[in-house]
Amino acid sequence: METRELRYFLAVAEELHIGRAAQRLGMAQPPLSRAIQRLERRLGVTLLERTGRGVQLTDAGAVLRDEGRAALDAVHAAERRTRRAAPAPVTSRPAVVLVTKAGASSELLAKLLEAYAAEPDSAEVEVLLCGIGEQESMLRDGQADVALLHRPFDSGVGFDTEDLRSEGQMLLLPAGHPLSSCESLRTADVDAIADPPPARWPTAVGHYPEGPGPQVRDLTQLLQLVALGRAWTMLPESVRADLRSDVVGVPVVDAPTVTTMIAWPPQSRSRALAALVRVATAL
Amino acid sequence: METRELRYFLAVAEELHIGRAAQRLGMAQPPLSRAIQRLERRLGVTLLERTGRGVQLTDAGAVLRDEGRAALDAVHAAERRTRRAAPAPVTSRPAVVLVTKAGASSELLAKLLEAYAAEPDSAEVEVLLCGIGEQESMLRDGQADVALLHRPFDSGVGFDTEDLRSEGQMLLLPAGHPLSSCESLRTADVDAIADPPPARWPTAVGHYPEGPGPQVRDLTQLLQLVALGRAWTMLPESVRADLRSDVVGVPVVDAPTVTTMIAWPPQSRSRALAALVRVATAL
DNA sequence: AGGCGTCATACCTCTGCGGTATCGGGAGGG
DNA sequence: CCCTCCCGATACCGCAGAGGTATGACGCCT
Repeated sequence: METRELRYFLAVAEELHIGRAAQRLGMAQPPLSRAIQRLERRLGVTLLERTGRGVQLTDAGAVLRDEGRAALDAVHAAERRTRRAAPAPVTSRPAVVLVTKAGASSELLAKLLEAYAAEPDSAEVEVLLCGIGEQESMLRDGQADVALLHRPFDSGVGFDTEDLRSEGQMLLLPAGHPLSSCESLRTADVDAIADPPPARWPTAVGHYPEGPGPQVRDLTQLLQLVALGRAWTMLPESVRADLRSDVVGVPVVDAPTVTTMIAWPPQSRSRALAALVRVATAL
Repeated sequence: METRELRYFLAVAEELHIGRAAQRLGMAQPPLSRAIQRLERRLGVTLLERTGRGVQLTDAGAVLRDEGRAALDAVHAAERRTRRAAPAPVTSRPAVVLVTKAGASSELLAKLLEAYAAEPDSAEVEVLLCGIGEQESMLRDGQADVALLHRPFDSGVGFDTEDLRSEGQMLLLPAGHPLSSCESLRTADVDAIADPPPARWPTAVGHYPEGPGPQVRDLTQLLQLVALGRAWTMLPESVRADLRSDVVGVPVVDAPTVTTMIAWPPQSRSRALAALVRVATAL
């Protein structure tokens, strides 16, 4: 199975429509139809059910969508990391790319970078800030070499991880909300909030959970919506440092603990990465 | 990057000789030379240093060897698991392939299979027995869906795992060896053994550690060598059930505990696999 | 019944992959 | 010091296969 075939199939599996998938791939529809047929013939497996309106995945097709996505990410990762390993033209090149949610763990991140830079043979670290829930896919497809994740929001499944620190959560409300004057709250109080709805953010697979409340994909959006009185949310206590004056945080004493962890792909062997992890765990 | 290019490069990276790699790939040498050059040009990275005698890997080449191996395994896994997900011609088809070291955890394995078969909607489980240290690669490249691993011999890194049980280790000696009459031993006693040397088995990356002592790759070889007085070894206590009469086991009270765990690729979502894991943890 | 939307088929072109023959350069032996 | 061997690179050729256009087949909705 060639990566081209995999790319084609994944486009079809996502669009569930051969014509649109072809458009997305920048090619005509007939060659794509044939490519999928060839793939099915070679695998000896029917991947699609052709209906009058687009196509549906068979069970085998769903397996190939999931496994194939992981495989294609692995190929992209190999490609990106190989390119990055090329000897650079003298000037500093990032030896490690670290990704984390924009706005999360900013104090921890600053300490980590500072401590690592103080190491005798430290390399350049490029910091990539992404939206909520995007770190794991960036790690998988090689856009990054190491990530800061936050359990239970991110799973860390499929990577090597080390826990760095744990913290409680606090409820973020617009200034002036009835609960904003409390010293602390319990989850029962939070569940009882009627008026602004909770904000929703994407899960690891990229979908938004069902429910009322606005969809957000980064901290800025989130804080602005809270400030506008359109949403509430719960976040780790360390965001306190980044709060705007029109947003109030109240500790929720019995909310699940959030653990910040450092994660990297298991086959990674680079010296720079190992040193970064060692510094992180020693913080 | 196409999987063909990756396959070609990996052959060269392993042989460090383009002619031999071409032979192994069943093709002529010139097209392989060109394919590697094309790959280097497309990546914009030098992968090989051409010397008079064969080739050497550059740093970037070594990265591509490691990352590419993982990526190619992932593609093979996608292919195999998709084939296996095909609707079968009526008769029972294995829905799950389980791999474990031949001879290890045989009692646990029997209980697991029995308990799973008793489940209401259990599927066919094919059991694959492999040599020492081969389970993880079979899981990675899709020859198996789930494995029984033994920490600390196997790492389980890169997979989801659940611990099943822990046990101590015992020293295996030929009947008649001076230590064979002891009730129990300590690791210091084991380290002091002069005469037969310890057997060596492959590590996760497929190489044998340095040292004296015969190399083995399965339990039968191992027990036969012990019986012949050519080697000693330490194994989990559950092998006691499989010992031949000419091999004696003596518990080593302070040896590291061995944990049997069940492991599966993180993106697996099959119902049958989930049920198998649930049964295993409930044992 | 007719039109539309969607995937499959027919047929053509051309890229690019693999094969054979040969060149070039470095290492080792006489 | 030169000759020879070994190994990778280059030149050139033929063909499989990937993609494009035009068109067919089929189900669905009006």
